[in-house]
Amino acid sequence: MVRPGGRSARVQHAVHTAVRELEAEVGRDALTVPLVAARAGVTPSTIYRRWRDLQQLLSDVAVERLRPDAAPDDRGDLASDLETWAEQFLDEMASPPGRAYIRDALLGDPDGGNAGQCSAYAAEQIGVILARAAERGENTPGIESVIDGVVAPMMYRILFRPGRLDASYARRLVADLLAASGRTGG
Amino acid sequence: MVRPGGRSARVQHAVHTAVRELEAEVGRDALTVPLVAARAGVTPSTIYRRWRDLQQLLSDVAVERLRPDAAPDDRGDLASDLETWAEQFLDEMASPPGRAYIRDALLGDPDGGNAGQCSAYAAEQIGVILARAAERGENTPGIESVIDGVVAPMMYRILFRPGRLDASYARRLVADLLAASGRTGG
DNA sequence: ACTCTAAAGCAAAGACGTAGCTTCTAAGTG
DNA sequence: CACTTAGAAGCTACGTCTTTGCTTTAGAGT
Repeated sequence: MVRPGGRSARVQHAVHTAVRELEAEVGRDALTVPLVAARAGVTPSTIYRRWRDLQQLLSDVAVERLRPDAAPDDRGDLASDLETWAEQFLDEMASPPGRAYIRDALLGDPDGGNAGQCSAYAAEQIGVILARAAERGENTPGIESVIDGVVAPMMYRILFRPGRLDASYARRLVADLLAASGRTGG
Repeated sequence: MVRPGGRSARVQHAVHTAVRELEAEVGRDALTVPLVAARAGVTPSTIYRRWRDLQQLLSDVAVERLRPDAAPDDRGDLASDLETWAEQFLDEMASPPGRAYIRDALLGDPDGGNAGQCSAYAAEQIGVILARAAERGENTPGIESVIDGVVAPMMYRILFRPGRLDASYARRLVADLLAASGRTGG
């Protein structure tokens, strides 16, 4: 049973904090479970029991870092909002640390939902943008269309084709998507 | 210096074979470097030196397994060819073993090119399909469009949203892509 | 306040990863 | 065809990490 507010929560917080601190201090590759445990003031076996191994722990921490910290910018119209968001998203995710977090998130238990959480964060942000546009009376595509047409291609390049990315790619994807949904009335 | 045909090649082959055999026998999670080394008849230090760690080795083996073993089916027209290929691709990649191989391939050295190799395999197959269509005089989209419009969305779902996939998704993506490229003369 | 149980601490044994040095083997050379 | 040479594999010892059984703690429910 998870006991929020109790010792478990304190330990989890201490461990996550230790990971973030040590990641910055000694670098990701030098992280080990015993090192994190020492910094967090817990015994290694506690970490092994709760997270199974270092990968799971890093995956959990990575998901936290990929959580958006604010609602997307509101620039007054759908095209600008989506473009701005996509550019920022690409910029963050394609950076070396961003890519490291994505990889870590994917590495966790495949059915543990960490990767799904990342996708949910993006979908949520897009949902906000689309809802605002709909309130303004704009013709909006569905969330799924935006994921398929903008998020997925960017992620694919980040993961499988590093070095083939720049901000104009994000703009082009958004433009193509809006052109298509404009025609079909998506 | 790599010496093809020499001892190095024999060792590499023995190690890869050992990984595949043991993967089937004891399961992926029970694989360890010493175990693989014993089966391959080499010492663990050989593996550590050549592959650095188990992840790199698994990544190499995974890429081999993701290599297409034949040219894509020729059904006589672009739409059918793409649809058939996309369905097969999704089917293979979304299966539990397929997903495991993709994850392993992504896990290798980020700049080592294993992930890029996977993408190149897909691009090559698509290139064959498009070239055949062009020879027939059909109006074809570019390879990049197919990757962005079909491969990327499928991969995104496989990695980030397991459980939201079926063959109709592949068909829909292909249909949408061809409709769009038909309009623009892709 | 008391009970009960999930979670953390502890400690020891075993497995894994690393590194220096030695040996082997095949490619290049005369 | 023998010889040289350098890259790769073998060997070994050491240190670190991981696992596991048992004990202790602390907080949730009554």
